[in-house]
Amino acid sequence: MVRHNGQPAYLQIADDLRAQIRGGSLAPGAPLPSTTKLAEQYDASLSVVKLAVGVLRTEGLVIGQQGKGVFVRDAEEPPAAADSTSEVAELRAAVQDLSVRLAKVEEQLATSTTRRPGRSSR
Amino acid sequence: MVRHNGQPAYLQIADDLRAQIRGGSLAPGAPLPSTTKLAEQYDASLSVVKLAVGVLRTEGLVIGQQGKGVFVRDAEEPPAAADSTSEVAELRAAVQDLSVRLAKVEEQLATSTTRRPGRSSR
DNA sequence: GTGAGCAACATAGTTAACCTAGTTGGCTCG
DNA sequence: CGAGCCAACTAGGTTAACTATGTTGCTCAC
Repeated sequence: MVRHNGQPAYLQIADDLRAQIRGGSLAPGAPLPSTTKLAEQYDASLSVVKLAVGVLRTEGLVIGQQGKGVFVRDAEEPPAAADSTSEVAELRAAVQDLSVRLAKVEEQLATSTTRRPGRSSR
Repeated sequence: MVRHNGQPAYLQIADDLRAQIRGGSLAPGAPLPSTTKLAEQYDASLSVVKLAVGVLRTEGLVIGQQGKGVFVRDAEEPPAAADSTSEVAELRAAVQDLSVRLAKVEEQLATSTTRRPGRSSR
């Protein structure tokens, strides 16, 4: 990996992939090249590619599915707010809502561990 | 590293450290134990500790300073609203937490939801 | 006493290897 | 023809080793 700036390789790769996602070159739902391919493509070791993908994964930009691939996440919507006070209120409401929804999902996920979640009849 | 849940070790450590930061056990500006210490403390290899710290680093919760240590980031970034800085910081923390949890759930969900009607090429 | 040099320790980055686990498609055998 | 096994490919996790680089404190010579 050629370092055209001072950044480490895995951040450069993460940056490039992020740019491709933002730029639409990698559409939501589309799979990234496999780690092997990316390693060849960027002329880097597998480790740095895995590190780069890990960064994007913790950022929530992509979702890795074991055995299948890494896919660009569908609903990645950065909310654009401007005002301060209203921003706080809005964020608080959003957080509250997300908390409730998340808790619900987590509960369902926890309770469905025993059965096969092939299709949650609904 | 004892896995008390299905999570990988480096995420458990990251989680624990995150909780300590949130809980005030690790105050802003305070240094984390060195990676060696953490490795002993959690009975894990250096690699997983570095991975865990890396996660917190990409999350922006801590700032690593080469040669010195890893420090809990000061919550003095948001100069947007002077009246509700603490609120903003709190919200930001909550959002960060939610993001991580959501990503986790989504990954699990995506793994068991490969029920996309449309893969006829098989 | 002061400064240079050095040793110890710290994070950071990189690589390589090995293992686990899930998915998929082809192939074989009944 | 169908069921089931299997091989190949996928991501993910873990470990270990090495290098680079920065900080700090100590020692020692002057």
